[in-house]
Amino acid sequence: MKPSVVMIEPNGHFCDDCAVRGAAVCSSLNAAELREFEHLGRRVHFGAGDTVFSEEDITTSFYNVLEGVMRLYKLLPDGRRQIVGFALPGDFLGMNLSGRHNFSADAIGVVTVCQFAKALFTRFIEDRPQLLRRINELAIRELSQARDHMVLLGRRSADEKVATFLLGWRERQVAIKGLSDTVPLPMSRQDIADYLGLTIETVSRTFTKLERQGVIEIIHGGISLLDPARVEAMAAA
Amino acid sequence: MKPSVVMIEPNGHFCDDCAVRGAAVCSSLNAAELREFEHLGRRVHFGAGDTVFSEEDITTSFYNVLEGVMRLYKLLPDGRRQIVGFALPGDFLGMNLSGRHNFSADAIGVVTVCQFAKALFTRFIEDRPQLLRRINELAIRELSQARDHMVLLGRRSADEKVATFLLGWRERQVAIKGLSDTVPLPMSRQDIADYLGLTIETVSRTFTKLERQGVIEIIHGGISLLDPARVEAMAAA
DNA sequence: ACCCAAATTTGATCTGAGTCAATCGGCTTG
DNA sequence: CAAGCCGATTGACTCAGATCAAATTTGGGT
Repeated sequence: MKPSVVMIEPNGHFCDDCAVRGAAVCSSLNAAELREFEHLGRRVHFGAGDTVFSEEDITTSFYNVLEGVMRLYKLLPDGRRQIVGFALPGDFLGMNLSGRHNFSADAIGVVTVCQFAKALFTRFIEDRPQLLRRINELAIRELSQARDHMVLLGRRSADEKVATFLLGWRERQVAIKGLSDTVPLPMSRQDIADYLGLTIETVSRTFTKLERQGVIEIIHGGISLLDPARVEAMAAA
Repeated sequence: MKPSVVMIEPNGHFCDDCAVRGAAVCSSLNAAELREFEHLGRRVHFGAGDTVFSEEDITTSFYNVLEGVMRLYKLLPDGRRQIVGFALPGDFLGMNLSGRHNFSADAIGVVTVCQFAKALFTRFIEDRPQLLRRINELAIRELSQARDHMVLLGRRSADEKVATFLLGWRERQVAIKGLSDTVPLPMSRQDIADYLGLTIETVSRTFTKLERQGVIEIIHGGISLLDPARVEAMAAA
């Protein structure tokens, strides 16, 4: 694990030009609060493959993803990996009860986060129930996604998993780029496999099978959905 | 699906003798608040197999489990089922963003819940950040459990799944009955299979295998851990 | 453009868990 | 107390996806 190459921007009034201001945790704050809030966080950049935090680390910061994609994962002692989710701009990371992150987070490609010192952030929340309510909403949304993913992991076939993944990923891109049949896949095949509870070979084979069936086209850095309806049919099963 | 056989107790001051008062969502309230709070909820009883709420139902109530065990699950269109968790006394159910429950909940055996009308409860929370904070804690705890379960579903073998389940279930009983090597299993083999992403046959075979190895003993209504250390070794793997 | 390392794809084979099909056992019911 | 039922167990066989092993492609650096 190489050390994180980190760049920290000078602190300042940067919420104004923040891409996720409307979607993120910050959307619950009014102008005055936001002014106070922006002094708590600082933008931090990570390079491809950098680890932002690790499973066993004591939580000292919370993170608001501003840009890029992160993989969130847990490892078994023998090295098996399960990716429990991908974090996109607007996602808020670091909440836990144990005082430790209970999963690890790597940057996939370049990532920018807004990093908050845990203590300061916790104090700031204390008399801002709106912010707490917003955080709670995000947690509940994640919980719902987690349950959906359990169904996928426990009860779906490889074909269904891959089809569901493509549609789900496309859906998440909507917020960022609008609906498109071209689905960019910044993560590796291994990441996809570890997210779906499959091997890299099965993911690869499934992609090629779908391509031969004319349902998708494997393009540089992603997948093009030639027949979205058929992908949906495969996912529903 | 048979109609729920429901008994509603007369409303009144019953928080005093509530078994979960210390553990549940209510633990965040002071005496005065609790007095007010108890008028919001009513105890409701369910019989074995009754459905408390269904996945597609519009959420009109929140539930605090007081007694018994519930299975929480999602169904695929073709009938495949994934149990996403079991609810025990102290668990709080019903939070969601969509306005619908996104999983179904059945009573396993007799269950008592404290049922709250959503609107009243939501209003009550509004100026009680303590309660909101408590609910948020429960959500975060569940999220952590959900991620652990994803690892189990996606990356563990049948043996590991069963061993992990037995230890996890034993652990949850601790809060109720203290640590014991006798693990009561109120749910059916099918429930266990649907929780672990296995078939009933595989669960059954794994139990018998463990019993033949002298690691567990299959007893009426549960399992006795003859060699807990070995079960732990199997679960860690 | 060329080289190397890493990622991906493809092929051949294996196996853990699923499927299909009897029993078995314990509980309820008449 | 026998019959019937339902959940659980057991056995035989199958198969989806894993594993092992090469190619092949891609991409970054010079």
